[in-house]
Parts: sequence; structure tokens; C-alpha cells
Amino acid sequence: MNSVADAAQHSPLLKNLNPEQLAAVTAAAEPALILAGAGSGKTRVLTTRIAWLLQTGQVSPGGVMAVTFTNKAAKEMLTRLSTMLPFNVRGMWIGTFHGLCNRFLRAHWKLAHLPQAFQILDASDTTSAVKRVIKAMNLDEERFVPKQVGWFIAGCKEDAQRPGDVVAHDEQTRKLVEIYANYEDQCQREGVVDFAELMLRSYELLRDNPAVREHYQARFRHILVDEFQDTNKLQYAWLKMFAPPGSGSGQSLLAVGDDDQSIYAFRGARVGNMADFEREYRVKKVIKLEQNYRSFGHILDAANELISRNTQRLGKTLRTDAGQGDPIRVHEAPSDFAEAQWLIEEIQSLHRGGLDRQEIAILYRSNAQSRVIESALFNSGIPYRVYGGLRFFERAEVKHALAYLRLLENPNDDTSFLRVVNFPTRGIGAKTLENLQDAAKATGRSLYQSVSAIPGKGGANLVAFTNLIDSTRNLTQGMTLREIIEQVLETSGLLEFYRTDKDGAERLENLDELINAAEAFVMQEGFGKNAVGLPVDEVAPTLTAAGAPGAVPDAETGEIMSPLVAFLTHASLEAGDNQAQAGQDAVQLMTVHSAKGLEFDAVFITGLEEGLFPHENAMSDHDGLEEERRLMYVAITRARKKLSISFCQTRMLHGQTRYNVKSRFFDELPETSLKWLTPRNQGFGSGFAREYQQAWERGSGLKGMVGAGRVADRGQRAAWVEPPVPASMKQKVSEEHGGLRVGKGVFHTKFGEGVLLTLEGTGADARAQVNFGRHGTKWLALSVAKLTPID
DNA sequence: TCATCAGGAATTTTT
DNA sequence: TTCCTGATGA
Repeated sequence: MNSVADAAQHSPLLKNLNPEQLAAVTAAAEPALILAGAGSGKTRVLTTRIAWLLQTGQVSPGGVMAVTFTNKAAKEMLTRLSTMLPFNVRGMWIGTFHGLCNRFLRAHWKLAHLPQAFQILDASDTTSAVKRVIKAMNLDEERFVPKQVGWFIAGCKEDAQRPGDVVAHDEQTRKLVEIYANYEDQCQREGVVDFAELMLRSYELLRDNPAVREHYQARFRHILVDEFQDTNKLQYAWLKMFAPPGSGSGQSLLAVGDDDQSIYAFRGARVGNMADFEREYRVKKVIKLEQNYRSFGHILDAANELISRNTQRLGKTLRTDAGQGDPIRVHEAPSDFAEAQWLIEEIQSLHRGGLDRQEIAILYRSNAQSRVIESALFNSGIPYRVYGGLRFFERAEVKHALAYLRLLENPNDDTSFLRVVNFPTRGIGAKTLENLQDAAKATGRSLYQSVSAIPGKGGANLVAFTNLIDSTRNLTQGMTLREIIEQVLETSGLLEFYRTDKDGAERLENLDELINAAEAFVMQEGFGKNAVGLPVDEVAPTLTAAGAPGAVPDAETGEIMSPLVAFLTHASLEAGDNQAQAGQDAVQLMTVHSAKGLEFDAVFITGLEEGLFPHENAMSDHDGLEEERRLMYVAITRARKKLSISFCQTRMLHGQTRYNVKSRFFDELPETSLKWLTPRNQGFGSGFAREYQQAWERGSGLKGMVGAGRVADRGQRAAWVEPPVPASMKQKVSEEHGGLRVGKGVFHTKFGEGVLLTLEGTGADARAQVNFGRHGTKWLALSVAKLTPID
């Protein structure tokens, strides 16, 4: 142990770490809890620890698993790691909970009772799938609102409860469970899984298969979890499968989190997991990262003072060496209009003072508040960007294209079938579809399989549709991903439709963007590539029915995920940027929730009014109020240099004027860190207030502009910017490999005879695309698949 | 099949 | 107010 510590001292990796960070990075291989305050260098600690573990030879790349919540965080970790390590880190098990579960299920698809090319439903797919179940059961959609039923099902899954496990005390719940059961059947039949299912399915697989479980337990020596305070019950249980508490196996589970930044209880996050972890794993080492490298003193004082009012905390206090900085500016506005106007003035003054607009963030509690601010910004010509619009892969035209692509892989995907069967229109109406659904239900088959049962014109049109899908599938055999998508866009009629549509130009651009995204994906992921730099056996566990993570081949046949399936998976797991017009120097507008994890030089927290922030729905119970306070804590700690907070006497909400009292949070901030810009205790309706508002409203032609501002700026154009792909990462293409030749026949022990379409890669990485006719076109890893040339 | 209208609901959200 | 859904009529 000492030698390790000695080696540590000399490693350049560990330079410039503070004592707590150093302790976290070099913590012994045992369960540990890192309480990482806002701006305390958490990501740096996580990545440095991984690099240090590898550098000191304590673990091999295949023995590390690091889990995050968002793709962004995972990417950040990978990027930083790749600068610290001499090999390609892509193949390491670093990703989001859902991403890793996907990887795991792809490897063990048979054990998981899933088709190899299973598809993933995003939130809206899930809702429409639930809706179909409710319709099929002839239930009242008023009583069983699809979205809410979806939440119920997700909630059950997050508690690891299958329909048979749910205890129903009332009729409503019993029905809900029935829907849940039918929904499960439907998903299974269609070969699709929702997000919660990804987690639950892989949890159950580990729970029910000791051999697999033990394999992974032996493999992963170091497991690191980011944002541990956001884990739900199932995610914690999932982690325990990989590293059971008290096993004495020498595994290290390192949980990094901040209980004060737990703001997702409403979607199932359990802060309590932190305390449970500490207890169940008998954690000896709790390391607090309290040194803050982000904000000035006044800002931290405010954050510390506020959060100290919470009763349920593990306890920590942020400190800085940066000095006090400016006090927090406080502004009371007569109305939400006036508040927006004040923001404009402040922003203009900050910008004049040399601050980039993108370093200024306006935060609010709920999305509805952005409207007034947006129109004020619009009218004064200040560029701005709103977070939280539609993401790239969620756009209607993109989803349509993806649905066609999914149908090529799996025609039994009824969700996709219904999405595009009559788009563009093909004379298939609601009545025909109703008949089709009845027929399918009666025989327990998919819609695609039931089209022949429909008589008349509707039936003929349906057959024409399935013929279209089938012929496109044949047509695209052996094509590259790019060519497949181009072909699908053409034959589906989507391109034609948007070309003639009066405002289809933007949608056409997005479809173009989809092709680019696919192209970038193929290059970047180095599709089919094994984890570069990792020994094969570390990546591909040699379990009987196992393939391995990512695109590593199935152990039996050597088959690997086709680029199309991989891309479709990518599209549902990563919906793309949800921020419009990245890159422009624009003021950033977002909810406090979406600001988590970000930082800005100047931050405005707006709408600090009782009922809004803290929100009225959260104030009824103690826990709710504490979460609102944590939300405020998150908001405050986003600011590096300048923080301003404001509230309004009156606010237009749901078409009605509301009279507000300032938020209780004002009383929970240290008076000495506040600088009031307006006189205190000014009552609403004062002469000043009324005049200010009237004058301002008279002075601007606001009403007509609101819509224009939104349409132009709210995520209509996707920010889909892929970094350029270095030439070194592009695929080597060869014509010949061990007697195999492109265009010639090959024989596979399981799939029989086929035609070789493509050869890629070298050595252990070499792979081939073969058209096996009846068995379809498959990608095979030549290191596993036994292919022999035939004449 | 599509456009229009009425009615109801309106924290927070990643995967 | 504004957005979304579902029903209705051409």
C-alpha cells in the first residue's frame, strides 16, 4: 500500500490536487463516498482516479466501470480521460446507466429474452405504445391518461416490480396493473423496450443468472458512480448486483454525489441512497470536497446560509480562496414585464462591460416564465438561446425517417408501423387501421403480419405499404448506412412530401442533417470496431450465450450489431442537443433544473416569489420545501462572478394577474451579502409600480412580436454539430482477407451460403458484411465467425 | 383526410 | 394566456 502511495506522490497526474481531492483520487480499493460540493472539481477527481488506477497498474481498462446520468457527462469523462491515457478509451465501460444497460443487454440478448436487434422506445414512443394498449382494452382515456399510466408503469419498474408483484388495493390500481401487463406483452411481441425496461431487464438478468453475475463481479474491480444522489431504487439495486455489499471481494464502489444538489426526487431519485450506501457498505471513508473553484465568497456565503436551513443533510460547507467578490444584487419589480426590462438593462450593461453574452444565464423555476423574458430580449435585439426545446431526434420528420428505418430491421414494431403507415398519406384511414388492429389482436400477430386479413381498397393499400417496406429492405441489402437512409428517404416518399410542402424546407434540412449524423456516427464509433487498445478477452466475456459490450460479436455466430441497428439505438439513447443555435454569442435562458452542472460568469435568478419559487405544489410537505431549497442552492452555485436575484409584485400567470409576496428564500440569505437595488418593503400597486409598468407597456409593440421571437429562436433549427472526424479514425477498407473476396461466395456454419459484401478492419478487428439471402445481411467478426470461401 | 374549434390543464426532466 | 387534445364538419 505504501509503495502505491509513494508512486502516487510522483505521478504528474496528481499535481495540483488539494488534499481532499488527492485523498479521493488515491482512496484504497474499498467502498468510499465522496461528498462533492458544487464547483469542487468532481469530474476531475473521477477521471484522475481512473487514470491513476490504470497508471499504477491497480486495474486494467476492462476492470473499470464508470456510470453517469447524462450522455454529456459520460462524453466529458471520456474526453478528459483520453487526454490522460495513452490508449483509446472508447471500449471502456464508461457511460450512462441506460447506455451501459443497453450494452449489457446487447451482449446477453438471448438470456434477456430479447431479439438481438431490439429497439428502444423514447418517452413519446412509450406514451403512444401505452395509448394503444389502453385503446385496445377499451378503457376510458380520461380515467387512464396515457402519459400518467406511463409514469405508473415506469414507477413500478423503478421499484423492480413486474405486474405480478404490484399490490393493488383499489379498482383503479388493479386496472393500471392490467394495462401494465398488457403493455409488457405488447413490447415483448414487438421487440421493443422502454428506458425503465433497459434498467430492469439487465437488473433481473444479473439477479437470476449467478454465472453472469459472478463473471461481472470478478471483472469489475472498480466501479465509480457520478451524481449518486440522483440514483433511484433500481439503479442502486443494479449497482449492488455488480458489487454486492459486504462480499469482501476487494471490489471498490466509489460513489460521488452531493445531497444538497438532489433535485430529482419527483422522478424517483432517492437521496436516501447515499445514507443507505454508507450504512450497507460500512463505508469507512467519507471524503468531503468543500473547496470551491468556481464562485466568489458572497455567492458561496449565500449558498451555504440558505442550504443550512435544510434538516436532512449529510452536511458540508463550501469555501473559496477567491475573495468575496461583488454582493448579490437584488431587484424588486412591479411586474414581470418590468422584471424583464430590468434584465435587459443589466445584461446590456454587463455586455458593455466586456462580458460575453453566452456567459450570462437567466434562470427561472418554470418554463412558462421564459415568455416575457424572451419577448423583452427579442424587442431589444439581444440574441438569446432557450434550453429545453425539441431535441434533434425528437423532431417529427426525423422520427418519421427513423420509423421507416426501424421497420426495415423489425417490421413487427407496431409503434413505428402506425407512425408512418399513412405518412405520407396512402389512402389508409382510421377505419382501415382499426380493422387492422382488430385483426392483429385476434390472431396475436403484428400489424405488419395482419395486412392480408383486410379486405377492399384499404387492404390493398396496406399491402402496398408492406410491399414498399419489403422492397426497400431488399433494395438496401449491402448498402452503407448513409445509402440506406438516402434510399429510405426517397422510397418512403418523405423527401417528395417535404419538397412540395410549403414549409418543408427546414424539415428537409433536418433530414439532410440526419444523414450527416449517421455518417458521423459510423466514422466516430468506428462501427463494428472492437475496443481499440484493449485485449479482446477483456471486452468480450467468454460466457456461453454472451457476445460482449457494444458491437463486439455474439460468441456463437460472430454476428455483430449492424450499423443500422447501432445507429437506431444511438438515436433513442441520445436524443441530441436540446439547445438551439449553439455557437452564437447569446444569452442563455433555462430552468434551474436544466442549469444543473453548468456555470456562468453572471447569473440571474428570476421570479423569486412565494408560490413560484418555492413552487406552491412543493410547499405542502417538508420534503418538497427542502427540495425547492436545494433547487435554489443549485441556482446560486451556478454563478462564478456575478449573481442577481429578482422578484415581481405582479405576474401574469395563466392569463390572470397574480399578486405576489417575495420568496421566503430572501429571509434565508445573509443580509450582508445582498445589495438591494430597490427600496425594501415596497408594497405592490404603489404609484411607482403602476406607472413603470404602464409606461413600459405603452412603449413597445410587444404583443405581435412574441410569436415571431419564439418561432425564430426556439429550437427550430437543430444544433447538431459533430466534431470533425480525424482521418486516422476512418475505416480501412480491404478487398481481401484470408482467401475471402468481396463479391464472392462464403459459407458460414450457421447461416449457410452467402455473398461477401464488405470487408473492414484488420487483425482482431476485421469484420465482414455478408448477404445470407434468407437469413438477411449480417455483420460478422472474422475473429469469431468461421467463414470459408466458396466458388 | 384535413382543417377548424371547443375544452381543459398549465412545475421541474434524462434516458 | 397558450398549448395540446379530441371531436366535428366539409
